[in-house]
Amino acid sequence: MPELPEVETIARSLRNPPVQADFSIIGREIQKIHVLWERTLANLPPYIFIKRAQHQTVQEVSRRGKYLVIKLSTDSLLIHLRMSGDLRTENTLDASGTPFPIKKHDRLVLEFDRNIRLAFVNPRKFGRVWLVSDPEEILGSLGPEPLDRHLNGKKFHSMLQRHKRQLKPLIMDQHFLAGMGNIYTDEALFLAKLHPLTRSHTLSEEDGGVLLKAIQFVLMEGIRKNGASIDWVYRGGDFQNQFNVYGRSGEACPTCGTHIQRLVVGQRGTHICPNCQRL
DNA sequence: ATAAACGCCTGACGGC
DNA sequence: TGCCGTCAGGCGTTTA
Repeated sequence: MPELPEVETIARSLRNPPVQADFSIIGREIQKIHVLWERTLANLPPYIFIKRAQHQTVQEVSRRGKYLVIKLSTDSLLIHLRMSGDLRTENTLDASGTPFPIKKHDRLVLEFDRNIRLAFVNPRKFGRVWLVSDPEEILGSLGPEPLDRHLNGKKFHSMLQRHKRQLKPLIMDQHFLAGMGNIYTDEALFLAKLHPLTRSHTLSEEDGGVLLKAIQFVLMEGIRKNGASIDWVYRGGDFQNQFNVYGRSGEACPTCGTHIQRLVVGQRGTHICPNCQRL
């Protein structure tokens, strides 16, 4: 489920959980770790991961690109949800002291003090978790944050000028720009009236600025709506109701009424209005 | 340098 | 009901 707005929503909910449940993991100590799918751990064998993470305390939770960053006492936990990942916070034990059962798609479970548990849910097993002393060894090669105030139209245009690539795969390249995925890219290109196969270096400075604004707009709207909820991986977001083109092939373009078209770009399903977005 | 093909996984859905 | 193909919010590696 995760693009930037969904990961941001998760990061915020971890920082600010519903008060009545007292599910905050901030300041909590990791006491026990269950590794249900070994390959979830991207950089360490389970016994090292467990030994190193155990007894560390959560300092803060943030996001970089599509990574969730959980700063611990000495190390950092980096979580990437990939296609189907999610997190679930719950109590470890019920009122009678019986552990709540681990669920079918739980791949990694961290148990904290005060009866709090964080489960990494990941049906398709693509998601990964890193435990590193320096997050930059993983995050260092990411492109800029699209919502960074310092990123402006002029800079974005010069970034585009440095490549001669198809616009959509370039925007989704995390080394170019961090956080864009399939949905928000289709939506941003629609708002900018740009065809996904446009060569990046052919954009005018004006179009570069328009594209950045469109990217920032869809991301901010996505965050405002708590992300998008589609498929069986539900997150409680609302942005799926704002889609202009994604998943709407055959329907009328909201701008001009032309039938929305589905094509494949960079091996990904892509949705455009063939009238508004010309090559 | 750029892009396509493929692998990694499970599940939902539609057609027959 | 079951079987089959297709599709899915991602990304790394290999090949052309």
